[in-house]
Amino acid sequence: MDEHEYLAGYDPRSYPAVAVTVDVVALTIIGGVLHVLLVERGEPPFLGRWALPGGFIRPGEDLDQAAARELAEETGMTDRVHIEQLASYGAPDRDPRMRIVSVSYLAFAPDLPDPQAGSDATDAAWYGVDRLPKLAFDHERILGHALERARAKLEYTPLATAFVGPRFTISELRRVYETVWGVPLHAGNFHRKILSVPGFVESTGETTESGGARGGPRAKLYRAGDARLLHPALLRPEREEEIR
Amino acid sequence: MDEHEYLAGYDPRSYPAVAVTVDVVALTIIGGVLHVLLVERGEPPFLGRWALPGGFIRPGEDLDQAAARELAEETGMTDRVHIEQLASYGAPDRDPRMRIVSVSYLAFAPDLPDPQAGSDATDAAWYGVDRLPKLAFDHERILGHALERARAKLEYTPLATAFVGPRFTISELRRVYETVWGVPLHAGNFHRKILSVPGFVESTGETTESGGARGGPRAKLYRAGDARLLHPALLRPEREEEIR
DNA sequence: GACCGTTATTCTCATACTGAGAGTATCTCA
DNA sequence: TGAGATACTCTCAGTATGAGAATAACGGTC
Repeated sequence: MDEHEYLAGYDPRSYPAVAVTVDVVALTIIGGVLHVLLVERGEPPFLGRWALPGGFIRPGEDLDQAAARELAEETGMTDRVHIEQLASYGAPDRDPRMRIVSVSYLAFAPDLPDPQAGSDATDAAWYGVDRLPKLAFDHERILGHALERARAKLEYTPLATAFVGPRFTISELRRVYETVWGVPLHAGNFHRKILSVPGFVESTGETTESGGARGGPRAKLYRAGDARLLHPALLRPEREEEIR
Repeated sequence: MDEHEYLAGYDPRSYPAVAVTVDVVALTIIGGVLHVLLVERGEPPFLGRWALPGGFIRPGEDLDQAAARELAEETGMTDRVHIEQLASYGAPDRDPRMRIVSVSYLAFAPDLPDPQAGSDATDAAWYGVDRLPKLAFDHERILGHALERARAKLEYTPLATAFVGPRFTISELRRVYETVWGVPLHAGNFHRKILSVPGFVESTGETTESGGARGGPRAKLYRAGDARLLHPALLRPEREEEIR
């Protein structure tokens, strides 16, 4: 049977079913540390192991809808959350039960004082990305890709504002960058840069009620501007090792 | 039935099957125009309509493998081709036959003098991206996303070298940028920039055999360097409209 | 209430990068 | 041989960035 005959006789419905899931990498900043939402699996495989929240897509549901639904089921939040598609994973053996293709999503949420309201019998919790448990499936790889994407998007989009409240100070914004990138930034230069990028933030004319906990003057409050892309971009400090 | 019961009783195998396909957006430059590989559909739906090459993933095959296979089936090329995953599309009604989730891939090939060697009974051809026929399914949307991704990747990766041969001149590289971005570039500044980005190109010490067709001195020949990221990046001219 | 340590915000200065325009040399073609 | 085209190099002004520092407003402590 040559290639042509093979193709002509190929009927996907005659093969073992393929299931499609969405997995959501939801990120937030808690106490100055980047956290990711994980759920404890309540059934095999990987029973008891932590995993990214996700599940099968339902009939009539688009991928984006499925991702938003999964996120809402675990966090109860639908508002103020930015969500976008990341990548798809389809290694034949990534799930021992059957062939599963997973579409991953990346979500950013503002600081959440309350953890979450899981809808499932399983537990859900925010984990600091530096103190992760061993994850189920290939979720460590997915998370790694998600973190790199998040770090990159901070450079050229106003995404950082998704991690803070509706009104914020330049310093709060700077701490978002420092937390996600994991590097300290020059406060003065950061301040100059943020205010010079058109549309990134706009002044509310207000200031904080009081100075910082350890002193310092009251800071001006800003809200997110209307820019969708930052120009010029806010580049991370040199990453010589990643260039080659 | 509340949400919990719904989930507990949910078994994806009891739902109509979902099929997963890969669709490849293969780009090349022919005669100074960006072209995309299309195939003419030989069966319904959209019989006779042009579409992106693609097909169902096979058992035991990873997504990347499936994309590479589909591309090879239509072009016969596997070498010198850069291919990467783009995005996934899963609107419930995007294929009238059944629920199909499609993972799109982006491929870049050097200038191909010969069109392609289709393996299928259907026709395949390179189409200039400005003279496209009406496409099947949601392939116009996928192609649009692919073009935007390709334009963006030229900025911060050495991808442009994938469109030219193993040895090339700075001007050839510039024409790649001009073709994909659709804007003329300042030859002098481009030259300075290319040579100043570490690892983008390296000199072969050779020059072209003769000057350009319409005159001009022989140009020095370069090969791709070892950089994976361009730093500083080569930014497109202002795109004011895209910023907000 | 004076003083100290912190933090917000603004400045300075040297260096780097970019866009525009132009100059020089080399080639092809008529 | 001359005209036009192209490769490659330079100059200059405007803009952006990293580093360091100055100024000033606060909270907390003694």
